Amino acid sequence: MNLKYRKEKTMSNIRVRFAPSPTGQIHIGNIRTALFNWLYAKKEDGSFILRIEDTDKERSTTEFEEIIHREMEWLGLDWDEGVKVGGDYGPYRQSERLDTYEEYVEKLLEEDKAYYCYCTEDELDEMRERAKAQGEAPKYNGKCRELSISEKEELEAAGREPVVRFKLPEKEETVVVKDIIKGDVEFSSEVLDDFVIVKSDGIPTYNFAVVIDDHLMEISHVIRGEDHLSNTPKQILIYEALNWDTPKFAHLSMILGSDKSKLSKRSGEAYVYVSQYRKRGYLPEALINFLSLLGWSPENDEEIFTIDEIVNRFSMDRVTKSSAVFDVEKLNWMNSHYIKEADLDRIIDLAIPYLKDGGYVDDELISEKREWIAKIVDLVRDSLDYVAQIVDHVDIFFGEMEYEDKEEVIECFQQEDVDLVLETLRDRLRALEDYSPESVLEEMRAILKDLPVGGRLFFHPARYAITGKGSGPELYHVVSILGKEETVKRIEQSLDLIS
RNA sequence: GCCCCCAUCGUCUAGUGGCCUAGGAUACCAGGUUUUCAUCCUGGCGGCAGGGGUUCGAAUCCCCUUGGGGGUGCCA
Repeated sequence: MNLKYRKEKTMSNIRVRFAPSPTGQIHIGNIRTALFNWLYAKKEDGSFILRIEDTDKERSTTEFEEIIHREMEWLGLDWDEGVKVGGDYGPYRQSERLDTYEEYVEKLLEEDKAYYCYCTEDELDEMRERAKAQGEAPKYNGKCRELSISEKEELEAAGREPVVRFKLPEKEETVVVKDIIKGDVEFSSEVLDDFVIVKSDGIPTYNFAVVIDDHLMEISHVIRGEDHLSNTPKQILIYEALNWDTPKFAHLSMILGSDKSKLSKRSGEAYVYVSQYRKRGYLPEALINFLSLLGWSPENDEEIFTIDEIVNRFSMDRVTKSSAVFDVEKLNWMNSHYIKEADLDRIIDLAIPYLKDGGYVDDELISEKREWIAKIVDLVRDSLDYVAQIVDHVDIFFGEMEYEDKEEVIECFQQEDVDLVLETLRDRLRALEDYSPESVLEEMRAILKDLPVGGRLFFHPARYAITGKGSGPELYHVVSILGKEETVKRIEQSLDLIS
């Protein structure tokens, strides 16, 4: 007998889901919703489910679904159930659940809670236009509500493919969304109309499928963007029509672009897709940390957290009601912090593709001089907002030295005693054996002491002479990395400018 | 148009009637870390949208106005 004892996760009955539609690149707003769902599930020992809402046949693609998986995995947002990993409540792709939806559509049809509508798009447009012209709400007028059998047959014979509409309650009723974040939000059924629940191609609409799935998957908390709040009463009406209890709702405020509109390609942000941040060399933990603070705050003033710390501190009642502008400047600060803290090898691996693209290194150099490259990366990582920026900081280590501004360099060199400074520097560095950073620093300080100049007339010319630039990383580190031969060669090259 | 949500420094936020002459972070500015850029440290600038109430007392509660956002699809 082989009894295996394995540690069972003690799951609560909290079940949340992230339900993106694969109709485009996953962006910051979506992933923030995913994150908050994930955080809540982790905090409450619940289950996090990934469901793909691909009922828009026109725009959904498997490529976009792959991108969703990829970016979530990159960020470490793993899911307990859903596409790819399976689970007891599958399938987790709506396009594979059509039979299930049909069952409930039939039920509503039979109970006269839904009906076929044969109106064409043109008729609908006209209807809306007319309503608007008369200053009325552009609602469906219920034209097909009471079609006779013969009328239906006639329309079908004419080739009309019907949609199914949900029949609103006859008498006005107040639908209350009990929202964890927003509080009780009331809607009058008057402002709704008989909305479509099944499209003419036989595929259910979002508002219908989401109800069926959330119920059947036993979702306990629907945590989603505020853009869904106005649609929630429709969904609640469906829950009621089916005699189901509603899950708890939590509508997260929007993330806005710098122009204060919903974050999108058009809202003024250079980058709105998760992949763009990954590709520029943002660290997942930085993005997670930053996003977690968009709409949520811990009880104290801390801001830098590991993911576990965020989970421990996370709580729904510390989620804000108001929307938040995505401030890439603060993300940069946070990301640069994580770049400094990260394991060097990790940053090197991230940096290599950019260094290759920039033409600085190739596979041969990487395998032969990884240690040398490591020193460079370690030295310049402090000045990076994101790893892609590294190419702007490493040119001083590769190839021929180039003067950023030759005139300025010459002007600097022509100051009194600078020729002496450079000559002395060249001679002493040529004589120096130990090129470790410590040794170089010690020697440079010694040289400065022996010369009749102050620091400003020493380090600045020296930097120009060795790197061709007026600013850069700590000079003694640069010299150490460059090595004796290259350093001396460069100083001589610079000396030629004033001889 | 109609419905809904929101409203504290430029930005992210703390704040749930007195502890607030409003705290932190970022950004920005200045000084320091005896060279520059960056890092780091210290300091500074900067805000309760407006108007009415309620109350002994309001950033906090209520109303109105204004502003912003979202929804109003056979998109999700």
